[in-house]
Amino acid sequence: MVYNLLLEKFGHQNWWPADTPFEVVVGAILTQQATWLSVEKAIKNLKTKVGLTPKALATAELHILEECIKSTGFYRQKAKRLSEISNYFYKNYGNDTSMSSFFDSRSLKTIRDELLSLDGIGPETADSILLYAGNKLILPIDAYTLRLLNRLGYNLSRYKEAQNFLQSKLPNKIEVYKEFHALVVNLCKNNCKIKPSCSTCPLKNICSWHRSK
DNA sequence: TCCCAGGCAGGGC
DNA sequence: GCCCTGCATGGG
Repeated sequence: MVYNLLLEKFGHQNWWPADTPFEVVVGAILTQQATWLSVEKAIKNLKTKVGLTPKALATAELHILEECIKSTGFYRQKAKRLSEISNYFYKNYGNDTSMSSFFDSRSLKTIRDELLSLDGIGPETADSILLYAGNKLILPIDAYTLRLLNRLGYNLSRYKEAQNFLQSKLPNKIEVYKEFHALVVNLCKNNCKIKPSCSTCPLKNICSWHRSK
């Protein structure tokens, strides 16, 4: 199926390079409407000028955070959210970048609802954090994934609907979920931009873009 | 120059 | 529930 075609073509993506789960949380906020390149710069700035721990970000002045993350866009909004979210984790779960007391020994729904209650974390960001920081079996759905499903002929426009569908199709393994989400992003970024019919696209035999040409 | 990136929240309807 | 808008910068 699609997963195998993509994996065969692009190989393992080795996704979400981060030293700690807390770094994944920070990256997840910063990458909203931003390229990963700009996020890397911002993370580097935060590491050298502030420190990538809940306490450091929670106690840093806003204008310092803003300066560090400017490259990712929406920097005032994101700086405020980073500060508040860091403060939340610091106060409730301590200055622990592994975030084990947050992720461990609680139900998936409990953790997800808690993430969603924070300002700046919606469904996609929450699920990315759960999968890539918490190693939970849940698949984030982004605009690319919805677009791809559409082109494959599935009319699934709602988040939950698409998520249930794909989770029922994919092997229920955390590594597969991580890889699949990364592969879809890779595909849409590098291939599906080239519109008419790209001969190198691994989905050329099943994707409607290619069929209609 | 123009467009959009690995979205989210808040409003109107 | 769905659709629109503000949020803002940088790279192709």
